[in-house]
Amino acid sequence: MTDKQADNGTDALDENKLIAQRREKLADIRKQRQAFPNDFTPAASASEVTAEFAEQEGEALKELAKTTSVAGRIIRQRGPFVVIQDGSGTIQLYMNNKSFADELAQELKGLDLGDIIGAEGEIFKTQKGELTIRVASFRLLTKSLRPLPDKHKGLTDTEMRYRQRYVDLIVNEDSRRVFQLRSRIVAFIRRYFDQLGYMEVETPMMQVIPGGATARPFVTHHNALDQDMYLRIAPELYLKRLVVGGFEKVYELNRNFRNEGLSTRHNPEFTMLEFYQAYARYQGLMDLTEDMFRHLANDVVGSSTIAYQGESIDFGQPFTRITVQDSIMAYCESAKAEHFVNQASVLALAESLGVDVDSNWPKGKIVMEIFDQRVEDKLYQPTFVTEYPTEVSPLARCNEDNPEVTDRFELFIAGRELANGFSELNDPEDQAARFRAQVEQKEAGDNEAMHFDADYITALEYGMPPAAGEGIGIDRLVMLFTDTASIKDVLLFPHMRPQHDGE
RNA sequence: GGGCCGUUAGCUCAGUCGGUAGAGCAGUUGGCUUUUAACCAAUUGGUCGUGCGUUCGAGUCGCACACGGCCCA
Repeated sequence: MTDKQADNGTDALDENKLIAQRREKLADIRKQRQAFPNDFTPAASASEVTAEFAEQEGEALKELAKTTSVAGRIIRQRGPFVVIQDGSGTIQLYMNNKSFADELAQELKGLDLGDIIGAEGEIFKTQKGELTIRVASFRLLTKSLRPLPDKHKGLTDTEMRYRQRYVDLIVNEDSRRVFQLRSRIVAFIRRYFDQLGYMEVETPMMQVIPGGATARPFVTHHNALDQDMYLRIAPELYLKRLVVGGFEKVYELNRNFRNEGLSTRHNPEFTMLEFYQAYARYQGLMDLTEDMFRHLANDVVGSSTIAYQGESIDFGQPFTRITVQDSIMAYCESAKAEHFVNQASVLALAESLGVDVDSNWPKGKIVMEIFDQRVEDKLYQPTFVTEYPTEVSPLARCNEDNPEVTDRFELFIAGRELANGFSELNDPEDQAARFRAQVEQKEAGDNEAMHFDADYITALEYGMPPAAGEGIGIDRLVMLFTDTASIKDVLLFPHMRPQHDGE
């Protein structure tokens, strides 16, 4: 909060004339009565009134002479017609000051766009056939001190839409639609996993050893313990401790934090679903994921085909399944199987493709760099990519036929990674060795490499049943189903740099 | 981190060659009162993102900075 904003109310000279005028109106109201009454309860919502009476003929409504009451924010005014908006939609009111007693007529005159009122009256249809409430009486419930944005164009400034989301939500229906859809998507996912017998759990967001992913964490400090703690980068290691503990199907749908740059696809805090199932393998999770996306599309969009940024994405067809190596060969003509035999041959391939890599990197890391730069953004239709190099998958189980790769997959849609899952590594000695390799990388300067989590190894030593687990990025998933281009469009309050006051 | 674009009234936007800052909406006053971006008349409103510079003179030109958007890493 800037000093300028904090001073509001004490230094009216600082404000513009429009706000000052409204403040004066509020001051007058305060002299007469409780300015912020909370004892008005509407009998119906806008959508309830519409649903019940919109189909009725004007004559029939006249005979019914049905009276109701509603409450909402004034968003438009055309002569005696006032449109209010509540949580369900809008409804038109007819408020003719010539039909009011002097007191109400004065009150009506003082109303501004943005004010929240409660009104009561008879339901009728205008000559143009619009369902309307002929207001017999009304009360100002909340005075709005700040003018709303342009009534035609709304609030279009992207920065202001993100910074003052409340204004965006008042005036932009599209924005409301996105967040309503987001809520439905999250509810669907919880329902989907609940029905499959999964248990929703909550594991620590503040961790002493941040694990479960390769990313830089945020650091915070616990005063009483005088100890640094980290905001979690993933819940993975705690969820698998629960599988050790005997909860065989668990999921967590909540926030993670990664200390990296901001972009149209990255926000420092983001929402992820992670789920783990004992006695499952990664192939089963691919089937589950495919089924969930298909049902999600049908439930949320009403079709197995959705439109995203001008392209069509089809969840009705079986998803393509391809290995990392095959996908590189499919999208890079010059790539042949013999390029994948050792580090030197892969390095040569990367250089021939113009992919920028470090010649000291291990084979698997180079392979993934080629994939990231030459394949990922071309995977538009839903595609599972499998057989990820072991070096870049320190928590995944090795493939039994080829230990260089793991039993892991990622799902790509619209050129973006949406999900990441694998058969879990439940061999405590292998896991300890993988952690040690990560620690070496960390000591060599890779600040995204993992810590050694001794307690997690202890848990595995008690025995984790064979299991498979997966993470799905919920923000990206919501972007897909709401056809939005930036992660900020699906976050109610995306992170923004503070504004300076220029003082 | 780099490149490009943007920042002018509460909102949405114009602003020519460097020469007194404009419109629509909103607001205010009055009229009208079954309208549909309601209408009619009158009218208020500006630290041109911030700072420095060039110039007789800067919204406009230059430099730096801030914030945002898009693209790239």
